[in-house]
Amino acid sequence: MSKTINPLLNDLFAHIPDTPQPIYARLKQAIAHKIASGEWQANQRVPSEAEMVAAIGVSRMTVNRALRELTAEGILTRQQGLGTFVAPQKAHSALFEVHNISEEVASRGGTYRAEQLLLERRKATMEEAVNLGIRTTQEIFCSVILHFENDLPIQLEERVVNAHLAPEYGSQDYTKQTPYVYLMKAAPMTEGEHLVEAVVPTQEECELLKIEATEPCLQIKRRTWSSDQIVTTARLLHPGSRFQLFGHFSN
Amino acid sequence: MSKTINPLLNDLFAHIPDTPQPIYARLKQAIAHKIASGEWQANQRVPSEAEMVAAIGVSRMTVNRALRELTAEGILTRQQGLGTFVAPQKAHSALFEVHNISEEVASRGGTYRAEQLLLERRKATMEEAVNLGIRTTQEIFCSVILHFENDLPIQLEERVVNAHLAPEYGSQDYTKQTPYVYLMKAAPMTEGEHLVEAVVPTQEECELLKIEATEPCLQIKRRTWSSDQIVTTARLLHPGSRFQLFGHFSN
DNA sequence: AAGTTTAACTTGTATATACAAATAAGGTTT
DNA sequence: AAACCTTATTTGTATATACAAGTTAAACTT
Repeated sequence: MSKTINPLLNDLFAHIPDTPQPIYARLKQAIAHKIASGEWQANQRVPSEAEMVAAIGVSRMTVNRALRELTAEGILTRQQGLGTFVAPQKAHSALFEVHNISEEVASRGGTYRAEQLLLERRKATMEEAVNLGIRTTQEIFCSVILHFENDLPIQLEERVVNAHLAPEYGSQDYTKQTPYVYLMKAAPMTEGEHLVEAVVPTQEECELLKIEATEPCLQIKRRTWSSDQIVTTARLLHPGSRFQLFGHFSN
Repeated sequence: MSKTINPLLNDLFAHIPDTPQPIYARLKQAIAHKIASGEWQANQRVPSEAEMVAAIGVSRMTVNRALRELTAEGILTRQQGLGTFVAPQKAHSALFEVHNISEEVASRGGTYRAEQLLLERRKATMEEAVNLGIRTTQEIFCSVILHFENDLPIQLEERVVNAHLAPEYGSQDYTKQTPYVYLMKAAPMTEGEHLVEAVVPTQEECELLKIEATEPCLQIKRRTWSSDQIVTTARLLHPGSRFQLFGHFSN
């Protein structure tokens, strides 16, 4: 009188090595393998928790944990009352670590130094106010810093900071500590946006960065939020010959 | 005779709105708030599950779920026998979605088309063999495709493919379907690397991309793995004036 | 025929319990 | 003093149970 098990669950653990590990972890592997091998297609419905319980002989909470974690990882999608489905193929996204430039230089074993070209406090222009999401009556800090690796300019940093959110920004010494470090303390950033472009630098920028007028630059524009308020916008200009962004993705 | 509760847990839910949601979710919010507000510092030990159970009056499994999920999210770290700790500040990393170029154009509402400039099968050169991690005796496919958005060149794609892993690569029509789509079917990529640079295009590339010789390009070099074998290397060249990479990060 | 109710099935959450495994601290023995 | 054992604490896993809530389809009523 045994109920027939769902044929989708045949040989569920066939290709999963029998290493000592929790049941739920093995179940996750087994399901991930079914999907990676194409046996379970995208958007297809997978067996219900109850069916897995019957087929595998574990408790429902264990099955639930495996399915819940796979859902958090984007492998599956679930809908109450309906069932569990193989998630459609994820868009590949690369992770670009956005380092503090001084640490990045140090990690390459280079010597780092910075020159502060400008640091002022004033009312925001219309454009700055729009970018920061504030009024033109509010005050901002404005800084321009040139960063060096082994005495060669590696980054020209123009930054506009909401003075209300980072009131001590103007009294820091940015030849000792990068703005990034101070801002992380003053208003820890919770969100941000990046825009990466290849641009032609102006003549002034070429002179500052000590590059030929023909050399392109990698420009990164950044806006960072701290609890729903824009703290700072930055424009980072890197000589194309001395800088590259590295990214890695998996899954 | 009530045991005194851990003072770290005072006013745990003080700033958490009383919206209808599961207990474990509210607990996660409360803990995340303690950390974000600086009340619980990095690397500091947080109250044990048992202490939270006593202070909040929920079951240990519920506390465990909240702490386990926060650990999976990188907010906490846990060690069996020792306790739970506030994770040190994460490095900020931006997520750059790497789309299929045809979909990207379509999502902007543009019209897409492609021209196939080259498609051949031959033995790998030394450089190609090194990049793909194969021997020079093995065969590769080599393709050059020019992608258009609204009849303007938007990407020049040079690709080298491991012929052993994607044997049908040579018999596809890449004016109908991008290599990305075929490769995803033939050998689903599990990992990859990106290298983003601002470069000066060659004269030939300028002519193909229909840009001035002074215009820089955004170059993306990509290597993608499928189960520990390199499937393909690609060099994607975008006119600087017509392309930008967008990224977002949070936490 | 159309609308309503019911039943069956699904996932979601919460609890109580049990034991395993890692860690640290204290005490005991050698 | 060093090695060993014990104990308490902590997290990790697994189970059984219960009820809530969303979905679908069949059964029923009007």
